[in-house]
Order: sequence, then C-alpha cells, then structure tokens
Amino acid sequence: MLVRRGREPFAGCWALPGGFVGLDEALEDAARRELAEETGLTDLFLEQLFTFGAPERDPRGRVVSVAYYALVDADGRSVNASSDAIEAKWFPVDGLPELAFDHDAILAVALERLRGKVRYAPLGFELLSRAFTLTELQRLYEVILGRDLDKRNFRRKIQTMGLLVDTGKTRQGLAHRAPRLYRFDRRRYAELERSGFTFWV
Amino acid sequence: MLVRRGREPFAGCWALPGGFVGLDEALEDAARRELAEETGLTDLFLEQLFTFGAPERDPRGRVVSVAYYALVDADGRSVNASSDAIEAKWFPVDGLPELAFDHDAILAVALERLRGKVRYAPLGFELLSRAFTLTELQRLYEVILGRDLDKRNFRRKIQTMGLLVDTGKTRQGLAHRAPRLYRFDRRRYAELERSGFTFWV
DNA sequence: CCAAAAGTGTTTATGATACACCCATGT
DNA sequence: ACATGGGTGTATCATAAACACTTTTGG
Repeated sequence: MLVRRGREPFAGCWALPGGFVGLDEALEDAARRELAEETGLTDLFLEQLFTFGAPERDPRGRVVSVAYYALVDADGRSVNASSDAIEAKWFPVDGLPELAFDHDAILAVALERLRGKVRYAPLGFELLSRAFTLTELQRLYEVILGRDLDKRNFRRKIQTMGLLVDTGKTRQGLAHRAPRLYRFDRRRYAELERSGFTFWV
Repeated sequence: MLVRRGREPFAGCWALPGGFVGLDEALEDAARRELAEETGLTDLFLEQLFTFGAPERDPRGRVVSVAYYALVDADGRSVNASSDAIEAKWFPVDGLPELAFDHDAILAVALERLRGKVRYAPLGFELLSRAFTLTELQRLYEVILGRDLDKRNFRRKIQTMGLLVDTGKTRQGLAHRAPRLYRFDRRRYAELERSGFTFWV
C-alpha cells in the first residue's frame, strides 16, 4: 500500500505512508496514527521492522526512520488518501513504481522479514479474511514460500496443529462444491506457545 | 557486559553501554563506537535489536534508543572502562544488578532474541573461540536451549551439516584425551544459505 | 452432464531419538 | 592404575513426502 506524496521532498512520488513522531507519542502509536491519517486503515497487526538511519537518507537533514509493517486482511478494505497523501493505492510487489527516499530498501527488508517469519509465526492468518477456506490458506503459503504444496499433506499438517476451528459455514456462490470456512484460534495458539509449541510450515 | 555510569542521570548505576549518535554517523557505526569507547571491545558480531521510544524512558526528555546487541567470543577478551564509564564488567544474566533507564527491558528483549535466533542462525559460533571442541559447542547449545543433548546425536547432526572444518589441531593441557579443534566455515554457510539451506538445532 | 474445486488414506522415505562401551591422555 | 572426558554405531520411532480418486455444486 503506497501513498503519493503531497509535499516536498519527493512531492508527487510514491512512498510508504509515514511521518514524524509526536514529542510525547510512543513509536507504535505514531505508526498507527500516520497509517490511519494517510490511508484510513486501522486495527491491523503491526510490528516494528527495523530502524533506518543512514546520514544522507533524507534531503531535509538527518532523519531516522523507525519502520513498522502492518498486515492487512483480505476482507476488501478500501483505502482513502487524506492528510499529506494525495492518493493511496495497492500495488503488487512485483510491479512497484519508483519510491521516495530509501523506501525501496525498507520494503525489501519488510518482504524478507515476512517471508522468513511467516514460517515460524502464524502471520499468514492476518492476511486472510477472518473466516477462510483451507485452499485459500494453502494458496497463501504457496505464494509466500514460492513453491507448490501437496493438498492432503498441507491439510493434515494444519489440522493436526489444532489451531483452526470449523465455523460450520461454507463459502457460497461458487461454481463448484462449497468449501468449509475456518477461523484461526488465537487463544489456543497463545496456550500452545506458552507450553513450548513452535508453529512451523 | 555492563558499565557503571560516570554521569547523571543514573550516575554510579549499572547500564548497557551506549550514547548519542553523531549528526553524520550511521546508527551501527555509533553503536560500535560507543561500545569501543566505553569497554574497549571491537570487531564483534553486531546486529540491530529493537528501537525503544516510550516518551518517559529518559528523565532528560524525549530520547529514542536504537538498541544493538553484540556477541563476544570466549577467547578471554578483557574489558577496559573509559569515556563516560567508570567501570566495565561481565555479569551472569541470572545475577544482574539494577539497571539504569529501561535497560532491563532492553536486556530482556535481547535475551529473547538470542534464545530464539540461535536455533535458526549460526550465532552460537560467535560466542566460542575461533577454534573449539565439539563438547564446547554442545555445552553452549545446552545452556541456551536449557536442556541436555545426546552427545552422539549432536555430533552427527552438526557434522552432517558440513559447516565445521577440522583444524587438525587438538586442545592440549587437559587431564584426559586431547579433543579435536574445529572452525566454523563461514564461506560454506553463505553458500548453503543461498541454496535454500536452513540451519536448525 | 460437464466443469471445477472440495475433500479424503495409505505407503514409503527420511530424519530424530534412545542407548553403552572403548580410547587416549595426564596425574 | 585410575580418573576424566573423547570418541564412535545401530535399532526404533515419529514425522514428512509422494501419490489419485470420489464428491458436491453451479452452470
């Protein structure tokens, strides 16, 4: 999700949403505030990524950026540009425009982190609707891991972890058998994690 | 490794080494410089940990700390306090004094990161001498993982990864059979990593 | 009735675990 | 000679991988 900058420097250029931390504001609060102001996105999974502080990374002078990444579920949230952003839009990661500042480097770190962490933390579920089908989950992991997975093995592995609950509902309106919808069980995951369980895909 | 602070705030109190970033200095350079100035330690594995920026964490006003952690090999490096530090000393993690600022929280994050990352990245070798015995390596992992490991299984697993090279030398002066000394093969690790290999203990 | 994806078990291979003795060296 | 850790192999168990057909639904 990129925004087109309304102000100098890099006015009119695509960039990651962001801005300055308030004098009495926590870092994460600032990240959530800026994201909400520029895109309207709220209530997301958000985690600190890395801090970028090369001396010449901002033409205005010395600026240190504490980067955060957010994961947005696929429920079809719309984005609305406002504040300093004149436009906000989703892009595919393999079709990005040129970015302001060192934002291409920040994005590269974020992707690397996501690809690594998704294997040992249940981040994937943050990217799906609250209720999802097993095929949707499998496709997600196939995209992130960059290889095909066996349907039966994937289902067995996921189901034996005991982290999915069957909602009893099915997804309707498809030209084939209606698939069951599942939810991720956050409570159960927290319990398992405490007792030494490690999520692994 | 803690230093006793020579200046206010928290003068005389134990703290993590650190200080302010120069106006034209990269973050990692500042971390290395401060560590060298206050303890004399140089040429270490160093990695960004997390950025701490709660509004009230420093009584002087708003201070954001980009924390780094370093791993020091067991070659018996001595530490020498200087600069703002009046004393520099090693402490066991289960016998720490009270720390200045929120440094106890920073340390907790560092330990958690180390315990987690040591399992999927070859960090352990940074904590040993350049040449080490298999028993030393095993003890290290036993301490970090908090459980005993089987000698034969551990050796087989480590050796089949192909990341250790036999130096041909042995450690002398012990009251028993002289153990072989190994080196970690960084080049080979970099190769394997590129071809999709994941280190795992 | 056709197309399209959902759903389901068994066999094989691979890697993890458990386990006990002889060897080399210094005192 | 003895005490101390160094060094080695095999059998069993658990988990991962390979593999194909029937079922349900909408058009």
